[in-house]
Amino acid sequence: MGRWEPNARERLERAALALFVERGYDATTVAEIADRAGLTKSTFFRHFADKREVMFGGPDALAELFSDAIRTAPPSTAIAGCLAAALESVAAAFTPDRHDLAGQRRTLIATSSELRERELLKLARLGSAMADALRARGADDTTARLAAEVGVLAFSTAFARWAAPENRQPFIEIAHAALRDLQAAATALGADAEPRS
Amino acid sequence: MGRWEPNARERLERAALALFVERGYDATTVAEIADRAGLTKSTFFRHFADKREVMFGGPDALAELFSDAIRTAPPSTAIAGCLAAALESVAAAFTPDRHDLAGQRRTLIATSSELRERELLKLARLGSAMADALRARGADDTTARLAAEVGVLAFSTAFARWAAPENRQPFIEIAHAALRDLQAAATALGADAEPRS
DNA sequence: TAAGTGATGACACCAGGTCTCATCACCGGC
DNA sequence: GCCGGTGATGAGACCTGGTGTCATCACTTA
Repeated sequence: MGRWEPNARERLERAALALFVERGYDATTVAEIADRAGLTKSTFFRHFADKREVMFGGPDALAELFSDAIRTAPPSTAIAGCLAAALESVAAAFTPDRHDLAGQRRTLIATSSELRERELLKLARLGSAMADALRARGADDTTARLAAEVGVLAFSTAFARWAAPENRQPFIEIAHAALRDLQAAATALGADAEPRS
Repeated sequence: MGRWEPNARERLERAALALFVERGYDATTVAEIADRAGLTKSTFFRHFADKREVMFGGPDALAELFSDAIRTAPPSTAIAGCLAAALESVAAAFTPDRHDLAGQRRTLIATSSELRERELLKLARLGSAMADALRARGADDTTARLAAEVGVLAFSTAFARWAAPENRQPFIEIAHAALRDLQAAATALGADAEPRS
């Protein structure tokens, strides 16, 4: 892995994930990651804004996929249908061959509050993008925000279940089930009477 | 403000807020904050785990208030009623005299993605605490998570509206209205038919 | 062969954050 | 009134994340 080999970014991502799994996120130095990739600290920060970002290279595109799916859904589609369409649009990214990788990534994020923070920021951006897309379809503010939150919740729980080691079900099915459950829960919560006590 | 004056923590919080407002979060150094408070960098980090945390001293107690309120609600109370009780339990913290301070804090957080990340982490912990409390009351997992998310959403939008400069309404009213709107939106979302297209 | 371009390395630098040790005020016992 | 203990602080070394600058190298095109 010499200095001028291609795929510097990928090499850095792989080296980072490996080292994080070996020694933990905090105990791993950016210089060490760069070393293992045959590069230097300077180059690392040319490819990633900060140390956390090396774990979130892909999912940045998710927000676009989500909002595009919502925007291009047929006008007659109800809001829940938009959410389903959004989930379907990203399902292609979760193929069985990426399953193990996703699992490692998930357990790592769970161990570091620094990584957890970054994940929450990404999910919040995802939610904002969805809410914007829903408002663009004419949904009122409150509905758009709630629906976006439900969409994010459906996505993250579906992803967690899909990435679990023992899981063999395809992402799309898990996601639909999660969304369906949430919709039912929303009905129950909405129908909930005001406290009478 | 000599070395042995009391209230070091408060002095640091005040100095930090003032400097952040003057120069912005990024342009302010921890050493400068400590200087203005008549203390040193060492002491700052003895009171706050990191630079962000100086902005989140109070709200850490919110999670406890929320889950306590949910746990101690009468058993007959419906889930929406639990959320309302939780919001009521923290309303005492948002008195008119803290209004301006909260506004400054809010605009600051909006300007720094570092602070936004931390806020999201706090809100996520709040949501987890609420979900735990709801599960302890017998709610199933999906319902608990959704309801907690709705509770967090109600709280954060209510807080944003309450902290707006032109607002004069008490927090509790705004919070109830936000929760009511969200409940209505949940009904609509739940009733949403499956996509037929 | 020579100039230009883009990615990289080397290095200096700053700020956040940790750690250790000395110092000072205060408190209680004698 | 002196003395030792305790707790908060100051001082400063140190590491790492992150930024900026400049030189270097490979590859391309004329």
